[in-house]
This record gives sequence, C-alpha cells and structure tokens, in this order.
Amino acid sequence: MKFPEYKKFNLSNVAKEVLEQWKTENTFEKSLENNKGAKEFVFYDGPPSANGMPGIHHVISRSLKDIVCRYKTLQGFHVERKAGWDTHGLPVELGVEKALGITKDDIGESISIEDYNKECRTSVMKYTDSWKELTEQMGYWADMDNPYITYDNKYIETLWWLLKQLFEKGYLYKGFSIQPYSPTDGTGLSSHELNLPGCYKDVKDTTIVAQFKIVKDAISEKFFSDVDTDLHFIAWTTTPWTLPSNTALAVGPKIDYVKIRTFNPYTGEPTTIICAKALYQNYFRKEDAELSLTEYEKGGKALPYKILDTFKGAELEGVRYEQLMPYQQPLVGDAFRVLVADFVTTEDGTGVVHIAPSFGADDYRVAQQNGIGALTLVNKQGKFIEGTGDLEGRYVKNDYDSELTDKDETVDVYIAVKLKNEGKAFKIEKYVHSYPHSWRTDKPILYYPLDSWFIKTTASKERMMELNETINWKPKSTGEGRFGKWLENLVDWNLSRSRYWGTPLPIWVTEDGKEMKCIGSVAELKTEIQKAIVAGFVQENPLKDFVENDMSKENYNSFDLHRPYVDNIILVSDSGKPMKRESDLIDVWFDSGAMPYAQQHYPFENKENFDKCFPADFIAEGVDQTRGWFFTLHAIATMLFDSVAFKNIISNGLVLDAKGNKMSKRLGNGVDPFETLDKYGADPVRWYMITNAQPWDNLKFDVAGIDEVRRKFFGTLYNTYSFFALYANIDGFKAADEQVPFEERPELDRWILSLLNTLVEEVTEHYDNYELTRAGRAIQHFVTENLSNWYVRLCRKRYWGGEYNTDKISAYQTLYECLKTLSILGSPIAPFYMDRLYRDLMKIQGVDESVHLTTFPKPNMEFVDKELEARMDLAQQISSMILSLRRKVQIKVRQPLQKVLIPILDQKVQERIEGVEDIILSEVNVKEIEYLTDASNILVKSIKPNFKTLGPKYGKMMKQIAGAIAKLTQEEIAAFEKNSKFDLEVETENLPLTLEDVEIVSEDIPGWLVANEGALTVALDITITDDLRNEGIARELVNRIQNIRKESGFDVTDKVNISISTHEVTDKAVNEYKHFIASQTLGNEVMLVANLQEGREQDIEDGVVLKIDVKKL
RNA sequence: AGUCUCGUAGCUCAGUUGGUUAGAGCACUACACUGAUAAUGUAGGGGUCCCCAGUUCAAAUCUGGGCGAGACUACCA
Repeated sequence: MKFPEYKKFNLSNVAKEVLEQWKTENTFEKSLENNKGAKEFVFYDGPPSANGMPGIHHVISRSLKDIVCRYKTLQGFHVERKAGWDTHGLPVELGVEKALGITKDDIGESISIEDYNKECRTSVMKYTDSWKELTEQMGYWADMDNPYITYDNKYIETLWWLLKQLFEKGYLYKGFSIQPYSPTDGTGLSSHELNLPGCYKDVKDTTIVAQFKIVKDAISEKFFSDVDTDLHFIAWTTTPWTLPSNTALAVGPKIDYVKIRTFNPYTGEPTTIICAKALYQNYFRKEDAELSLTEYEKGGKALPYKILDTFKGAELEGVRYEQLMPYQQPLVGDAFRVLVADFVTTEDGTGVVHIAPSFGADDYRVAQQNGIGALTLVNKQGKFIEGTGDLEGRYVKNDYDSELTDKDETVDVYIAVKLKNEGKAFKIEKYVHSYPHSWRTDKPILYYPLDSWFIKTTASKERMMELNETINWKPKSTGEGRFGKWLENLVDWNLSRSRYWGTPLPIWVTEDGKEMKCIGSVAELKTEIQKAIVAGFVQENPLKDFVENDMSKENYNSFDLHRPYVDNIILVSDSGKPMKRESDLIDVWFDSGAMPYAQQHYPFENKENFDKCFPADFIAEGVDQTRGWFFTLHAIATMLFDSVAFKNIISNGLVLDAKGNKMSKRLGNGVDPFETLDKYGADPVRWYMITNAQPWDNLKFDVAGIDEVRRKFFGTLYNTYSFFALYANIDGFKAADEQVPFEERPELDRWILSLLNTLVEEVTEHYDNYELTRAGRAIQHFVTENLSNWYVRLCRKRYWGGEYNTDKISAYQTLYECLKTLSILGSPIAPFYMDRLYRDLMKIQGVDESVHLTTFPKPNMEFVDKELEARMDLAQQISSMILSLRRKVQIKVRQPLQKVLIPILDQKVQERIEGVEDIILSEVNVKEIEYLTDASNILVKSIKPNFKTLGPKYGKMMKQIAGAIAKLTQEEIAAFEKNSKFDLEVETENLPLTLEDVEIVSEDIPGWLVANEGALTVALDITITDDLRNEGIARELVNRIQNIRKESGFDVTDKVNISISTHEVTDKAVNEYKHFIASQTLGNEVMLVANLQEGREQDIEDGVVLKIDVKKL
C-alpha cells in the first residue's frame, strides 16, 4: 500500500470523482446517522423559488450554509438540513401568464381559476432539476428528497393554524391602506405592475399653491407680533382634487422658514405668508425686494415683498389653520394642524406639504402617527361623493369619464379658479410630471384607501426589538442598523393580496361583516362545512374523504386548500347566517416566515420534540432578505412563541461582476454557475468566494481570482502532498512507526507543529464566531507561507537519501500530521479536495472513510511554543536580509560565504538567533555567524523616540523632542544606554527620559555591507577565498549533474557514474569535493577525464565550459 | 426620500485601544533558484488611505459635513 501519486491536478475531476464516492457511500446520510442522538444544531434553509434558474449568487449563500453545517457536524452536532421550495406568489403567476400568453383579465374568462392554478402548480417546479444539479455540483449538502413545499396542504394547514392563533390574540384585523388603484379597472395594482415599462408617463397637470389661513391662538400668537394682515401657509399640490380632503400640513423640523409680507397676486389683498427660506425665490423676483409695500397696484407684474422673520420648522408644530375647502369634517382625529415630518424637502414646492391622508401613503402614515383623521371625498370610481356640493359627481380625472375629453375643464382647473376667486390661491400653473398609469387601460391610477387584512406587528414592536438584541448578526450592523431601524419604524404587516395562486386567508365573514370565523385546521373546516350542510348552505362536503389525525399523504391529497375550492365553501355563522370567505390570499412572505413550523407540520405533527428544531441556531441568506424572510421569521416567532426564530445569522452581500456592476440578464454579464463549477471545480470557487471578501461585503466576482486560488492555495497544498507522497513511498513510510516524542523532534518540526496547533485554535475560534473568511485566510496563510515556503523548503534534504532514522521519521510524521490536520480544517470550505486528501493520507492506516465523518481536531496547547515561533521569525527575517545583500552584490546563493555579523544590543536576541543559527546558515549558505556586542565599539547606533510613551507625558512638545532626539550624538546615545536615563534639553527645559522612551538600534558597521530592518541589522562578509570558491564550484557541478540526471529521465534513486572533463579552474575543486559531489548526486564514482568525448557541455562560470557525462549504473 | 454597506497600490483585499517608513497577494520589471519543477525565492517601481472641516502633540483610524458606488424599503418576490 502506497500513498497515491497523481500525474495531473484537476480539481474539477476530483470534485466529480468525490461526488460519485459520496453517492455510492451515502456519505451525507452517514454523517447525519453518525451524530443521531447527539446535540442538535438547528439550521433553517430559506426556500428559493424554483420557477427561475439558479445563479452564481446562490452559490455564495449556499456555501456559507454548507460550511457552517459541515463544521458543526465535525464538531459532533446532528445537523438536519431540510431543503424547501417557495412556490406561491406573483412571479409564478406572471410566469404562467407569459407562458400562456394571457393576462389577469382572462382568469375566470378564457381560463378557469382551477386551470390557472394547475398551471402555476406545475410551472413553479420547472427548474427543480437544475437546482438539484447545482446543489450537488457545488457540494451543498441538503435533504432535497424530502423538501418542504409551500403549496402543500399540510404546509398550508400549519399556516392556517398560525393565522388562527394571531386571530385569537387579536393580532389579525381588517383595516385599510393606501394602495395604487385603477378606477377604470376597478382593481388595486401591485407596485410590480406599476414598474412595468410605460406605466409612468409625463402628464401636464394644473397645480396650485394654496393659502392656508393660520388661526391665531396661544400656539401661533408669537408669529403674529409683527403682522398687520392675515397670516397664511402656502402649500403646493399637483393634485388639486385632493385639496377638499386636506386634513393637515407638514413641515420639515430642520428646514428654515421665512415669514413674508406681500400681496395676493390675484386679488391684490395684502397678506403675509410662510414658506421655506430655500424656496421663496421661486415665487418672488429678486429685483422686487426693494419695492415699497405701499405702492403696489393690483395685477401689477412686480410683487413687492418683505421678509419679516426666519425660524425652524420645528417651531411651527401644532399651529392650527382654517380648513381650505370645508365640504366635510373628518369624523375622528384632531385635524387642520401643522405636523413635522422628515420626508419634507426643499426640492420643489414651498417646503410646506399638503396632507390628504386618503390619497397618499406618506400622508396616511404621518397623519396616523399624529392622530389626524382622513377625509375620503372621492369614491372608487374616481368621483366626488355625495355631500361635496358643487363637486359632487364629478370625476377627478377627465380620463375616467368617457364623455369628457382633454379639452373639457378638469376638476383641478375648476378648483383652481374657485380658490383664486376666494383669494386662497397664491399661484396656479401647469406642470409636467411623471405619473403612473394602469398598464391595462392606460388611464391614470389613484392612490386610494383599500380594505386589507393586517397583522398587528406594531403591538409586538418592543418585544421584537428586545429579542433582536439577543441575535448574533453577521455583520452586526445589519442587525443593529438595517434591521433594528426597520423594527423601530415598524408598521402593521399588510397581509392581503388580491391574487389567485397563494395561501388563501382562512377567514369567513357574514355579509354584514358582524360575524367572523377564522379556521385553524382542515378538521375544523370539515366540521364547519358539516354545520353548513345542515343549515342548507352547502350540498356536499369537499372534505368528506379527509380523516382527522391521519397524517398520510393520501389523506392530505384528497382535497385542495387553494382557490377556487375554498371560495366555493360557504359556512354558517353562530347565528345561522351564511358566511363567505374573504377573497384575499396572504402575502407569500408569511409562507416563508412560517417555515420553522410548517416544515414540521406543527402542531399537527412533531409537537413533542418541537424544541429540538426551534429556534434555529443558524440561518444565512442575502442581505436583501432583511425585511423579507429575516423579518417574517422574527415577527411570527415573537408574536406567537415569544422567541427568536434564529440565534445566529449571516447575511451575505451581492455578487457583482468583475467590474463591480450588478449582474443582470439585460447586461449579459451574469456568470453561469454550472459552467464555472464545471470548469474550475467547486472547491476553488467556494474557497475564492469565502476568502476574497467578507461575505457581507459585495463580491466582485472575477474568474481570474478563482484561478489564482487554484494555483496559489490548492496548487501549493497539492505540491506539498505530492512531495510528501513521493518520498514517503520511496522510504516506505506507512504512518505506522511509533511517534517520535515531541521533545525529541528537531527545531523545525516543533516549530511547524506549534504553528499548526495555533492554527487549529484560531480556525476553531473563527468558525465558532461565523468568521468564515478569517478561517479560510488563516488556513491559506499557513499552507503557502509556513508549511510550503519555509518548512518544506528547509526540510527537503531530510527526506531524500540517507537512512531511515529518527530525524527522517520525525520529518514524515510532522508533515503527515500537518497535511492530515489541514484536510480536516479545510474540509468545510473545500469539501471535495479535502476529502480526497484526507483519504489519500488515511488509507495507508487502513482507514477508508470520508473526512466529513471524522471529528474536528482540538489544539494541543502543549505543542505551542511562542518563544520558538519568535526564534523562527528571526531566522526568516535574517535570512531574507542576507539574501537581499547577496543580490545587491550579485553573489549567488550557491557560492558559500564565510561569515555574517550581527550586532547584538539585547542578550535575549542573541540567544534566540543562536537557537536557529543552523537554519539561517544553511538557508543563506554562509559558514558562521559572529555576534558583535557593544564592547566591540564599532557599532554605529541610531535612536528614535517612542511616541507611545512620550506622547501622553509631554504632549505639545513632541515635535521638539523628536527633533532633539534625532540630534543626539553617538557619545550621548552611549551615555544614555549606560545610565539607562537621559536628561534631554528642549528649549531650556530638562526632560528626564528613560530607555522606555526611545528605541536604540545598531544601524551600521563601518566598512561592511549592511542591511537593516526594524531593530535588526546584519552585515555580510563578501570575501571569497580560494577555498570558498572551490566549494562554490563543487556546488555548481552538483547542480549541473542534477540537471543532467533529470534531463536524462533517471529515477530519483538511480545510482550513476560521473565523468568530468579537466579544466585548470575546476580541477582542484573536483578533487577536493569528489566525495561531496558523489554524495549529493548518488554518484558511485566521480572521475576527472582529460579530453572527455562523451557527455554534455556545461557553463560553470564565464569562460569555463566543461563536459560532464552521467551514466546510469 | 429613508435605512444600511462599501471607498486604502493598476486589480482583489489586510490594517489591533489614534503613535510617525500604511501592508499582503495578483499583475508588471529585474535577478536568482532548480530532485516540490505546469512549482519557488528575492528585489524594484507603484499611494492625495474619496474630498473638506474639526478634535488631538499626533488621524487611514475618532467626530461632523459632502462626494461616489451599491443594496433594501416606498405593500416586488
């Protein structure tokens, strides 16, 4: 049995092979089976909609989910991962309509609701195969065979149960909200429909700046002090027909307002008005400011004005005004007041906003918050209602009246003229703006209050905020900021949707609306229908085949809870009246937010062990779900279970293209996940996504980055393994020898094991904290920098040739341990390759099992030696400095040099360097290190201030101190060091300094080639003696012979005979180092041959060309 | 409009409680190495740390205000 060696390295193929292995071995199922009965780690998978193809952005959130779940499995948790499908909603309906070439109008006409919903049901699962394929290919382990499906009758039954709980707690109520409504279609529109192309059109409307007369009372008195006329607010509207329904005015609290004495331009009456300071110039000309107020002529173009006062909007709060058009009074609330609202701007208008709560969503909200009622003087046909006098019966838009044309006077114009005559209009003009139209009839829409069912989320607002604080959000800001703010400004959840394909609202109401029943289960519905049959309202019970408490599939497939079937059911009220179902469907977000319960068919099933799967320990989705899934999960859990729905959450950012643009079909810059995964393999894609940026930052997806990860990380790891396998197989290392005790292992081994255990500790911490990026980066850094670039490079010689002794065994055991540990640490992120690596390492021990079934390593802190790590840092630093010196003077590393000088100011540093002396010397090919202490008296030192200690002490004098310190002479520095203190003179002041306050570094050794970095300085002796030169030549020869061996295709273990042609420059070296050359090249014999005929010509140095012949024995 | 995130080298990203030479990888250039070799090392060039103001002896870092990019919400899943 040997360690497998590979000729090619193709991660895509590895992924495919490992995937097959998982399938045949049922690895996922086993990983669940193994941990059955252990502690649960509860994970919820958000349901994607399967009526669209998956994109590359789905790979990132699924990677996050998978990584955490695999990690927790390795930690011994039992992690159920039930997949789910979101199957209801408008996109499904639109998809079907597009496919069938129909519109909503056709429903009930050319296609029955029954057939329409049938189409939805089949179309929604259209791409499930693609989703399954992606899931497999990317290595996302989820139970796709038993998913929860939101259209399932069992699923809906749980939803009904939840709704009934809300209903009984009084959290479900019927109210109204302002929605886009088309009077010509008689239907509300979704904002999606408003965003259809061509819906927003430029229209020319009559606009009015109206004057609202301020009532003089205790609140407003202060504004009247310097006023000799009536005082008005002026407010602008593009929809004058809403003015009769005005009930409030809004100002911005931080906006500056001015009070201006002037005249009404139409009536010539003297007046005083209030508007925003930033906007008054839209109504007055600059040049008119000088005009006298007494010389104004009615109708004159020049309007005199005088600014009397300036104040903030906040001061205007509560000021009362007279109703502008008193047709009717609001029934509730304290109307005709000024309120402050943040949405007020000074972009256009007057900075005072006319509020008609019935006809604007913002208006409605702000009015409600301030306890101001509404006037709805227009009906659903778009006509003024009874009791509106001269306006009664008129359409608010001529478009709604088939008998009117554009040429006829509009209500807006009528109102404008009327106000003008009453002296209540300050300015009237035509204005072109963008306004939404119905995509069916092309007529303008209205914003209109419509009946809706609401969940009273505001009742639980405080509790939701409290519970939110217990959730561990990644990143924190999404939880505190985006989500926290959202909760602060919570409004009631509008649950109603007037559509066809979705979960029906289970509420039946009598015609007078006085009696109501909310149905909470199929069994309850069956019973109620029975009553209705007795009462004679229904002939047959559609649930007749349903058997209560029978949870079988057949039983639950014997009926359908969707429309139109539920619509046909008429129930009987307690007083014996017929009840019809409210025709609304519910928001599909309720479907997904209810998944913790509905996926279990709770409480009809799984009631006993519910606490084992609620709440979730972990969820992850895109940050776009903050107000979607994250909120609905949280709201339902808080309101019904007084609990969070999830304890830890990662919300990931978007996936953008390489240039930072959003991926879209339109731009064609989307990345095909299947192609990418197939080309590179899932591992590099996942590794790249996780380590390139924090998941919550947007990811600029660049395939070049995947390639880099493949080369840099996986390539290096693979090379390290290959290197290991090559020599382990030659030496017959079987990981079966007795472990070399840690203390007996060489310095380098103990060093890498120290780092390895530190790594295990770190990675564990990062995974535990859901810091997956940091975990991945730490692993990567260890592999490329420490393991490959230092440990393996320095240890190479230990593996080849020589006897199979303790040192060699230690080297193998150490590298083996590192690779094995890495394969486990990295397996959550790169599940395929790490599994291959782990198995390749373990098979030799007779273990043939997936890495995903093993347990996560625990760090052995006894192996961690910070002092050793510091030593090795020094070795790396010093080596790199010497190499850079060599480069400067162009002396190859192959040319040995005699000595390195290192000035030592701190005994501790010398001890450290001595510990790693051998490593440095062999790495840089130098014979010895000489330590120069102060006593040598030849060191040149430099001194730098330590700002961290000096700053707090001397503050303002820092600049002068830095200057003075820089000027200290060598003698002064020496004195400072000797006494450990120094009195620094700065501008006649004496400042006592200690060694703490400065950093003294040996910077130069006169006459030597010197490099320094931080506190370290090294000097290199670059004299090349004849002995050194000969040794250098010998090494050159070894190098050439090795090259020839390789070029000739000899095996690593082949013995050879070597002949070298004579040359005066090299003969001495060959003779002297014959034994060395032979030992390095597995040479049996090294011969000098004059006039060598065979062999290859080799340049040894300038002008020296030798012939070398290498023959296999 | 509001809320949130991001802005550091040509590109992708680090940057600890503020401390004086702002780092890494990729790319580029040069040199080296060569029994890990479709690898590797060393060095070099490359920065207005988005802008402005403030706090401070000292700001990439803290505060305020802008600018730019993006997302979400305004009943769209």
